[in-house]
Amino acid sequence: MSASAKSQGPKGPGEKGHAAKRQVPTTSPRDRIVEAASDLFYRHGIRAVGVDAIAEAAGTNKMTLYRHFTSKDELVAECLRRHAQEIDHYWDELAANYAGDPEGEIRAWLAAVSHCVTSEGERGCAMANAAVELPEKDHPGRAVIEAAKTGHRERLVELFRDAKLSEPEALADEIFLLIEGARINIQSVGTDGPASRLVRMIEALIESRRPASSHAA
Amino acid sequence: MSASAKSQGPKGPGEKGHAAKRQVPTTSPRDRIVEAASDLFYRHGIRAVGVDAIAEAAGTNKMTLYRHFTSKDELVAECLRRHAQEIDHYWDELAANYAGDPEGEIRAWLAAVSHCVTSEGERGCAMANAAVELPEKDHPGRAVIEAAKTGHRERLVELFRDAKLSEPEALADEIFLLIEGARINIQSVGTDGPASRLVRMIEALIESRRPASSHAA
DNA sequence: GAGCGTAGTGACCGGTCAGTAACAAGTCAA
DNA sequence: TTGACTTGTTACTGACCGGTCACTACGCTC
Repeated sequence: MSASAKSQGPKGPGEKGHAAKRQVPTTSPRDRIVEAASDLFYRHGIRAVGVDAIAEAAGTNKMTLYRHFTSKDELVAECLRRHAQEIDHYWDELAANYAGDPEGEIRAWLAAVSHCVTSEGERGCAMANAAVELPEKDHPGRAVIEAAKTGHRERLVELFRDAKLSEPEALADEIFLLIEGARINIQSVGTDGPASRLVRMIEALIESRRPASSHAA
Repeated sequence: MSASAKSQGPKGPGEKGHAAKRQVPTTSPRDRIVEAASDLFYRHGIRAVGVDAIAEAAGTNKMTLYRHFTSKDELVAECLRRHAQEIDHYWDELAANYAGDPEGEIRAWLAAVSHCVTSEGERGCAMANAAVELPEKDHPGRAVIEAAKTGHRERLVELFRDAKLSEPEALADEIFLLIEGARINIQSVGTDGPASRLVRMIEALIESRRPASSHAA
C-alpha cells in the first residue's frame, strides 16, 4: 500500500532524546502499548499499523507487547474495550454533572457532539471504523463494538426520556443515525459537508419532540 | 491478522475445472480483475486483500494485473471509479424511468435504499468503507470517494426539488446523513438495529416537507 | 507464415508481517 | 543478599506483501 505507519514519532512518551538512557516512564508498558496502539490505529487504520510500530511508539519492544497480549487481534480488542470504558465514563460524568437538569445535560452533550464532527484530526468513530476494518465475525473486538453501539443508543434514549421528550426511542434512533452518518461522512468530504449541519438538525429534532406545555429556556 | 482473503473461490469466472485447459473467458482480463478486486475489497476490506488473491480470483495472474495497473493503489482507485460510474448509471436510469413522476421516482429510490440496509451480505457503502481504510490524503482513490459522496448528495437535492418538497437542500443533507449512518451502523450491530427504521424515518421527513396543498397518492 | 500484441507461467526481489526463543538486566520485596 | 518477577535486546522463523523478471504460448492481421 502507499503509506504505512512505520517509525513515526520519536520514542515513547516521557522521553526526550538519548541523553538519559531511558528515564523511568510514569506508566506501565501495558498502558503505554494500549495508548500508542489506539492512537496509531485511529490515525492510520488497524490493518495499516504493524506491531513493531506500536512497540516503538510505546517506547518498548515487541517482546513485551506479546507478553501482555496473546496476539495483535487481542490488543485491538483491548484498545476497543478501553475506549468503550472511556465513553462509559464520559456518560456517567455527564449524568452526574447535570443531575436533575436534563436540558443542561443535552446542551453539554451537544457541545461534545459538535466537537466530534468539527475538530482537527477527527477521523470519525473508532468503533465504527474498526467495524469496517474487521469484518470477521469471530474477531474478539466485534463484541465490544456491538456492545458500545447498543450502549450509545440506550444512553440517548435515557437522555431524551429524562428530558421528557416524546417518543424518546424513535428520536434516539434518528439522532443516533445522524451522528453515525456525520462521523463517517467527514472522512469522505471533510467537515464542511452535510455534517456541518448536524448540530442544527439535532436541535430541530429535539425541539419538535418537546412537550407542548414547555418552551426552550 | 486473524483472517486474510487468500485463495477463496476456485478459479475465475467461466471455468469449470481442468478438463479444457482454459476456454476463452467472455470478458477481458482487465474487467475480470476489477470485478474480482471490487468484490474481495468489499467483503474483506481493501488492506486485507493481496494482489495474488485478486489475480487468482480473476482467473489470471499477477503479471497481467500489473500490465493493466501500475500499482495496487491504482487498481483500488479504478474499482472505486467504476463503482461510481455504476451509481451514476443507476441515477440516470431512475430519472429516465420516472420522468415527470417524482413521487414514483422517490418510491423506487426508497426501495433501493431499503435494500442497502436489509440485504444479506451488505457491508455498507463501499465508498465510505474505503474512506475509512485509506486515510492518506494523496491516495488516488480519495478524489473519487469525495466526488461520489458530493454527487450523491446533489442527486438527492435534485430529487427532492423535482418533487417540490420544501427546503430540498436541508432535507437532502438530513436524509443523506441518515443513510450514511444506517449503512455504517449495520456493520456494527447488524440490520435489526436503528437502521431498521431508516425507511420510515425518511418517509416521515419527506411527508413533513410536502407542500401544504398536496397529499400523498 | 512472419510479425506483433496480449496473456500466462513461475521464479524471484527486498521488505514487512505476526509471532517466538534465549538471555541479559533491572526492580523490588523478603 | 537472595530470589522472583518484569522488562529490554537481539536475532530469528516462516509466511506474505507489492512488484518485477525472463520466457513462453496464443490469436490476430498483413
